[in-house]
Amino acid sequence: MSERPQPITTVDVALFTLCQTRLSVLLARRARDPFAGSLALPGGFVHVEEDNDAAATARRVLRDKVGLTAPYLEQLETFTGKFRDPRGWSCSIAYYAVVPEARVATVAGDVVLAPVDELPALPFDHAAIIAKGAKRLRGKSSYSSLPTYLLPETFTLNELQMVYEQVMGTALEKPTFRRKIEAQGFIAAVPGQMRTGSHRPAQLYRVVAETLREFHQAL
Amino acid sequence: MSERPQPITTVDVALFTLCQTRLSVLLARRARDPFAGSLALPGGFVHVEEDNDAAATARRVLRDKVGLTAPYLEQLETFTGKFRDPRGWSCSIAYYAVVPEARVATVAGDVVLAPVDELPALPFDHAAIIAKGAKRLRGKSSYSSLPTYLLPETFTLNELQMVYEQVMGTALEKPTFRRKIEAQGFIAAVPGQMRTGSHRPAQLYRVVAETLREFHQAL
DNA sequence: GGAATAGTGTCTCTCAGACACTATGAC
DNA sequence: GTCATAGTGTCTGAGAGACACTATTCC
Repeated sequence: MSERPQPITTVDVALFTLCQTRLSVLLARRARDPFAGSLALPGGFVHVEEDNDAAATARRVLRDKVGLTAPYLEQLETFTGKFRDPRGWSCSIAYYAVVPEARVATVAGDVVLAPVDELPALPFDHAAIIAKGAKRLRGKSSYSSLPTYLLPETFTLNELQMVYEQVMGTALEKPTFRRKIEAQGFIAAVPGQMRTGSHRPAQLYRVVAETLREFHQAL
Repeated sequence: MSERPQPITTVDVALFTLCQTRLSVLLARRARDPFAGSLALPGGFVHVEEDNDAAATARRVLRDKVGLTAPYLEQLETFTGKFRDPRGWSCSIAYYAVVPEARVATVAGDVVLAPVDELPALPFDHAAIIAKGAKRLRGKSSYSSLPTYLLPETFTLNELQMVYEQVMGTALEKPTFRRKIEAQGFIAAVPGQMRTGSHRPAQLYRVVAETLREFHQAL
């Protein structure tokens, strides 16, 4: 093997959730230099003994630094460059995660949820990573069941529609939305279940597809 | 900076072209161990002094090992793991390129074009990289102008349709195809130009969009 | 009954799919 | 004229968008 100097390799995770119906990303305060004390995406070095691959590193980072496991985790893109890190030529394998709000509420530690279109100044190219993650999430939402990962176990059709609208940033017609969701067939009514309210209760649904479902046609 | 052992970082490039109307990928014979003498995707280490980012590494690999520049080059995914490389925990930032057949014909050196669904045995996880690249190319083709990068400067509408059909693997209706392509507006007729044949000559077209055009609706 | 949210019926207009047609060249 | 490929006109059926309607609960 060559003795060529190697880049620094890290894994960063952009964790998305809906915080009061706004698409938000989790930021954690950095414990170490560079940029110790700043808010940034949670991340860390690969532990070559412990982690079988970079996805394992991402899961470990989420577990150790934020204390949660994400129901959806996908590699986003790898951000590289000579100047993106003051320590030298670096390579950040970025992942993005999608979790329901309730699960983030249990998180301890020095973290904040920042709306993706109202971010504070961030170190490295973390703003670009978040922008790319939000773009991927928005794009993929229009033709997949990805937004269901933002919802709890059971939900109403109106809640589902609201999540799609929030993520995609467009209003949807209720009858059209229901027709298309029904045609996809990835959710099923929880029989007899209703939710209380001061008005007519809504049928509850849950996701039946075991994995992300991609649609043939956009919503 | 921590003294933690770092992964090996390389860049691999899957270069796609149409070889006699079949979607094919370029393989080069490896000069060095591991797997010296085997056919594999062209790749190499990041040169931290020379390359500003991983895309620059990919362009340098194509230039130095295959002798061409690709009109379309995009990061595909990063393949990582403890066991994918006999040298240890490694990280391959994979790119894919799309080039017209004519440009590959000029390539010197020990390279072959292998149809993507008839690959020889390949070292590392290069078969997985190619499969992922072909999947991305096929998926993206259905809603973008990506297949035009497989064509020369000017082409007929029938050639364009054939390329879409080859890449996507489905037959398309001629009037529907022409209507949709026209609606996208990313190609324009080259005025007066025709191509010879023993029958009615066809209008020649060229791409007018400066970059990849994504469609709102699939073809 | 009234208010508020849940859920459905239906009309229209667009457009993809399908097929048949016309156009233009070589011979 | 024939043959072969280039390119167009048009019908139909499916479905998205739009809007209005009915349904069910609490008060």
